[in-house]
Amino acid sequence: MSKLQPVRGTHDIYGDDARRMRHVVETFARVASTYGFEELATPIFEFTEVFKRPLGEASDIVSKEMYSFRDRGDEELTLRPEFTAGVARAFISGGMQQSTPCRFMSWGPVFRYERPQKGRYRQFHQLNAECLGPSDPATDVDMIALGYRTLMELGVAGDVVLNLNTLGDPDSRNAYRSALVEYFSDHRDALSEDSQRRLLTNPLRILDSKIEGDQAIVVGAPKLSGYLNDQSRDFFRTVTNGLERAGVPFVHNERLVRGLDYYTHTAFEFITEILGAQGTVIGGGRYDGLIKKLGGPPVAGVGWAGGIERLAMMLAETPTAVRPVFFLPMGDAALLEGFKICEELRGAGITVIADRTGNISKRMNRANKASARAALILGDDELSAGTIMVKNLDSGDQQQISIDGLAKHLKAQG
RNA sequence: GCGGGUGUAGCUCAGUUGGUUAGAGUGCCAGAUUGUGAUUCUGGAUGUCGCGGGUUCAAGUCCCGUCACUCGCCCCA
Repeated sequence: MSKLQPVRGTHDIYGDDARRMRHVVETFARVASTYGFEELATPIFEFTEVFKRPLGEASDIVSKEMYSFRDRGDEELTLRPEFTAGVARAFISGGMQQSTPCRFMSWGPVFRYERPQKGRYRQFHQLNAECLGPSDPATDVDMIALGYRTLMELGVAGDVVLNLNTLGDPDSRNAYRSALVEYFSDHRDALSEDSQRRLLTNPLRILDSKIEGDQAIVVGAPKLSGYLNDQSRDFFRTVTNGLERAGVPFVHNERLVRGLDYYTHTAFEFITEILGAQGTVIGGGRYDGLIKKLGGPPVAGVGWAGGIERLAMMLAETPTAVRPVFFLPMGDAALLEGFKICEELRGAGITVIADRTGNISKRMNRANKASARAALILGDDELSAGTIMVKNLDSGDQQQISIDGLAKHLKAQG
């Protein structure tokens, strides 16, 4: 490392990027509030066990992708690779089963040790929504609608397709899994090396293989929908009917699966074509087995996470920063009086930047570069008259305004 | 972890079959203009050519290694 540079896969976020990401978070927080969600901020690290237990010791995620470390107290800790486990842990820690349903919204950094790509970083940021308690399919509809509305408010819904599937209840899921393993085992020699390995580790993922030879075999594979029991079928029908009634368009994608077995019923991803290989901008589903697996009560849950960087990249426009007013004092008396004037303006909600150095030409130049909407020039003449020169930087017009009425004047101008 | 592409000024990039002091645009700084911005004019500064090694009389240019970025694979919570 010959230069000071950020750790691989991490970024300093500022300027346009920061504004775009902030817009994504603020939009989500506003939309989720209208569904009754409240913020839950969990720590960005937990005991490693919190993430390890639901995922399984041997999974790639645990062995390869977690940022784990031992602290000075000899505790095994891990930077969160996702929100759900931490939220579930908080639910258990706080004894919240007394107050279900719990609707939680969260956002912030998450960490995965992966090779960076477009839209995939080692430290990145997610939006997260979880609803804990309800096991009825109507909740799934609400959660998906929340995702869709967030995308609409961001103006990106038109570039995203909701892929929806059901994994069924545990019985249906296990029956399908067995059938799938049986089918693929019969075609084992024709499968790619990767998929032969998946047959042992995660057979459902073979459905998703990008290799042509695999796809030819997948076409003839048993369909999950053929293995759903009546209860699972009804559950899914209620979800799809509800989405249609709510006006949320979707496609039924039978190849959309989840590897881990605490997932049940609904699985969904909002996918875009415009971000390259990392096309999922929101992904989630129902995880009725998770909280119990973590050591808590048997409480159902459904949730999703959205990639803030990916959503920010999709925005058509960068939100503009607030246009400040520039305050330019000329001379010591004006500089001193300016402290009072600026504070009063800020108290009135006006963004004020005081530029006190250099000649006025230079300061006007800086005001212009900062996209200031007005320049306030205060010199000895104005001080003695109790006024201030207000120059509108869009029109170029300027006029003397009484200092007493300054805040009102600036607010009227917008 | 695996494979492809790319690293030259703050930014975007040029740089000939290896050749002497590495350029342009833009941005930045100063002046024309010490109470008035965007245009204009004049002047100015800025590079370990990603880093390390090798070949050569000579390397930004060729070779090897390494780091970073980027696109994809794997995996995906």
